[in-house]
Amino acid sequence: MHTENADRTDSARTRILDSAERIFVSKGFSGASLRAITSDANVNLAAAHYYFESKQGLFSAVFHRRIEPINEQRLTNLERLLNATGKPDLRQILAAFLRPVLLHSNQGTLEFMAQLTAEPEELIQPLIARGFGHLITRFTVALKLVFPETSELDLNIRFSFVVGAMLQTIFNRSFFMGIGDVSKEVMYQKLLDFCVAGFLNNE
Amino acid sequence: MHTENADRTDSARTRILDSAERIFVSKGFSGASLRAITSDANVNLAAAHYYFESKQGLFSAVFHRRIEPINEQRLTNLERLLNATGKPDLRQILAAFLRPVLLHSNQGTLEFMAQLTAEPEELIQPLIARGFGHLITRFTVALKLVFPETSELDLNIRFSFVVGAMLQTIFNRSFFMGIGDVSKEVMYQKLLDFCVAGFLNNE
DNA sequence: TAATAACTAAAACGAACGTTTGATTATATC
DNA sequence: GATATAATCAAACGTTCGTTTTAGTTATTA
Repeated sequence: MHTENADRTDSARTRILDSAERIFVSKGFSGASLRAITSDANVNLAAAHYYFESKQGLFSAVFHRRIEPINEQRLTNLERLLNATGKPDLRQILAAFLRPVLLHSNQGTLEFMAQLTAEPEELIQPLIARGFGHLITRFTVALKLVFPETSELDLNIRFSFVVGAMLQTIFNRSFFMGIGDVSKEVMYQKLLDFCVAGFLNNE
Repeated sequence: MHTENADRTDSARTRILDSAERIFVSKGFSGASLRAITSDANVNLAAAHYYFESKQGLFSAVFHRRIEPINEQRLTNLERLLNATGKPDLRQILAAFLRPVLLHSNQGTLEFMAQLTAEPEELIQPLIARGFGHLITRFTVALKLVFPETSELDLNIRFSFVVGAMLQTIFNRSFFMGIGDVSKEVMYQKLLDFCVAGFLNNE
């Protein structure tokens, strides 16, 4: 059974998820083969289908394992913020959004999030809608409290810049060779400074 | 020969490039098949190898056709700027970088640039190094003129935020459904405002 | 007109892909 | 210990992939 005797099963299942995550990140969905994944995980090729039914199902499982805890953390941060203070602070809101990713996520999660944005629309669209829709709505509402006179469209646009700068920080690929030996904390602070200042620009 | 009788050849070559660009964008390098590309371009499968030798060669050709004109434009903008004024303005520098992409590029170019960042490292690294290395160096030097007291590392980090926000603007995928019917000019202005303010943050 | 280059067409190559099947081993329950 | 179920395995399915080959057609040049 699946709930009992969890040791061997879960370790095989988990190994598949771990390998899939790493190979999806480095090769993309199309470029990652189930043979490479299962071979890396030291399980039989058929095990991938046994546990996840299909390659898409495996990708979806990798997605939810990583994204859901982060977004729950983000929402928890935001709730605490809104309950504690009357009018929330912009920096605190952006920190609630950025902190779980930049400071409390392991490297695999970060790279997977960045890779996500590059997958074909038909693959990620349903995942994004399910995994991020509620989150974006809640943060937009919170931002509206800080900028009551600013249109929601405007807030969404600026928020998308924040997301872009965050993803670039996560990605940190070939463009900028110079960056690399900077600590997570420093990058987080610089990103937060940049986004807060950018968000406030012409208020 | 290749230089003469250019009509039929160039149109076939160009049609392959056009189809390849669109399919690379929507499916990624691995997900795009030469059969889908050549079929879409109404040429024989072998024509792709005849003109570009390999799938990688085709991808490289698509890359250079789109990226080089943009980066030449960026450098021209920057040169004009540095020759005209003594101490350049931050907004002007960032505009020199962002304007060719946001305002003077067609949709295909934008989507291809965004897709680029998501391809496997081994595929794009040599292309990026050849196509962007010089550009980044020149802009970093220019930024150093504006912020002589700021470390190059710091400037590179903030510049990477700019690139991230720009790419997110180009991408504009599933995250933010609300954005979409905003004109290029408006998005460009908002992005520039955001980046200038973010860049200045704690100076 | 003959020769050469540019290009197209169709077929096939071996390799790799996602997926399925059927048998086998391990584990738990009675 | 027998039985049922979960887990794993090797092997094969049909399909698609990038690439090559071979033959044929069209256009240019001499």
